[in-house]
Amino acid sequence: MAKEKINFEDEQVRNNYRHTTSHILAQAVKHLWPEAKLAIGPAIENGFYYDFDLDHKFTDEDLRKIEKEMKKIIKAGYPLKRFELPRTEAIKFMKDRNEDYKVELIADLPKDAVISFYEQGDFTDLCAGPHVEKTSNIKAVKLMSVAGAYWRGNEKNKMLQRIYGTSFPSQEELDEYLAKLEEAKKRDHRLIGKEMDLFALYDEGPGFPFFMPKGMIIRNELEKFWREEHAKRGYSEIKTPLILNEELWHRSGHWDHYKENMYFTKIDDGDYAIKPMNCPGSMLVYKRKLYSYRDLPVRMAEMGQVHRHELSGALHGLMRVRTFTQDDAHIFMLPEQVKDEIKGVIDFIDYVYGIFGFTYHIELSTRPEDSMGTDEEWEMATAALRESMEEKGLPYVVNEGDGAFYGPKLDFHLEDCLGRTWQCGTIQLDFQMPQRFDLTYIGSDGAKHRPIMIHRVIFGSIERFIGILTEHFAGKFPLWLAPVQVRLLTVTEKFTPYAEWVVEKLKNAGIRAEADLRNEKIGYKLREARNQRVSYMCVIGERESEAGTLAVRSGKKGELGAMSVDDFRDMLVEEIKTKAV
RNA sequence: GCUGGCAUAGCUCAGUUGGUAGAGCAGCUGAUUUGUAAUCAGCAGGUCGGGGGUUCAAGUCCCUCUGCCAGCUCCA
Repeated sequence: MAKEKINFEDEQVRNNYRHTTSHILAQAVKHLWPEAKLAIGPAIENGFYYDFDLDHKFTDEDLRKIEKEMKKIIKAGYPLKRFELPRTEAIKFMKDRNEDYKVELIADLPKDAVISFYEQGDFTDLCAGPHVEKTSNIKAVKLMSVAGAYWRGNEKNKMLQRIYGTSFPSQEELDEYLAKLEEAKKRDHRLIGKEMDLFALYDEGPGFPFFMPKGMIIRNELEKFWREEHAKRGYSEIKTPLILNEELWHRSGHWDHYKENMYFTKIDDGDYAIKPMNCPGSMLVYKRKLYSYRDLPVRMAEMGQVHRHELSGALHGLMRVRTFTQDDAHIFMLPEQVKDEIKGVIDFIDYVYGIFGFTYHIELSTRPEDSMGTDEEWEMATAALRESMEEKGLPYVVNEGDGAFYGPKLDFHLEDCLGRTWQCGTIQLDFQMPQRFDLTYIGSDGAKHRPIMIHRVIFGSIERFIGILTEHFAGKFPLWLAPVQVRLLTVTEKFTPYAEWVVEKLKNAGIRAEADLRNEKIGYKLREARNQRVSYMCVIGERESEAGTLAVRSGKKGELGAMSVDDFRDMLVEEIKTKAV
């Protein structure tokens, strides 16, 4: 029989393959712990999982044991046989096996659903399929981890044990995948952030990051870039307070829809809240003045620090924190300006992400259950976002019910080195705030009209964006962001005067340069500079000081040889100016 | 918040069946003046995350709180 090579690039093929592996996992667990109850076991992004209800807690050794059992099942080469049962028989089938979760699943299937099962050896699972032909088609398996997961993803339900695993058509491909995970671990921004001394989290403030001097350099450079680009695009910048009275949050709707995530405080006898979002502040700024239709659109940007009470278990380095700075903006406009403004923001976001070489995808999130406003308003707002995307010919996926409580949104998701996606940019269309705050402008007819508003961010959160940049570049930031752009390394103390002269010259050109003048060997200084991801390391010894040159080494490109100080300076100035990646 | 795991020097980690702590790096001091990933020596550094308990005796066992890690839920 001729072996058919499977096309693992095909998502459907890959999912079937891993879905079958998840059945093998379930079978193995049932062999070892017959009392385990099965929940669900789908294929996912990079593998598969299966949820079990079992009193025994799986350990890492158990995973190895289960893997062994899986290999036996694979070796046995059981064919996967499909059969169907009518609903009552299907329920009886699973009831007889004490599979309560399966019974619940069957009971919830739509009336006209075909109820199918797959059988492999002594194991049968409720499953729509399809699957590979026989268990021996699975070539390389690895169980990754065990974690808790709620039945049906609802935190009110029982927590089950979820075993994550992955499988590949060959051991080589599996090893390659595992190596990639190892590499990704090395890029973890929490690790690099510590090594480079960019930021720190203390027990005294869980989820409240501290920025160290080197992290502040990156942050300030990003903000500088952000301000320049906003000025070019007709935004003005404001700053609104962190604490505002409670009444404001009732007016904005946050009290009714966001209270759980807010922090509160008291001043004298008054009740105040710490802002979780910047919009109410912007509303007050808009209201301060009477606008003509000729003034619109009004684009108000704000680097706004917000505080949100996130669940302790959700905190993660800079990616998920309890205080962060949104590069926010609120755009107030006429109805006929909506689509152009949305398109303008889409172009702006695309430009900014392009600077860093990021790939991203866009999601359209529609009305959530907990929301305010009429169906018509939501309909109009959603259509405006959708049409803007379609007119630009951009692809997007729809995220039903995931919008903000005040309006639908377009979310921009960046991909990091682990293949995880992070929501960064967002464009939210809001008919609600302008109503609640009674915002108006005077139209050409001399009457008051209601402006429409967009909330939008590009970085999303400066903190998260820095986290993503750190992993994206593995700490080797583009020169314009690098905390230390140049370090001069002297071979002996004899060359200190020359090094100091060069540092001055580079500093005068706006380059972040420093000199390591310590009485250490060159290998030691170099090693330290590399570990700190210094962009350019220049060795200065007899040859260089005599010729007035530098022996240049780039952290990214390696050895560049001898260069004159002026050439080196000009090269760096150009690299900084163009924001080369 | 939930499930599971973890918490020892600034950092990375050792610490056997309970007998009151150890290494490397970093730091400081001295020697060395050195050419592309760690020069040598000495010194100093910890009420073993906090609190409570068991015990003659707790870094080791139990309870509890806090924080961290993985995942769930949630989200910029």
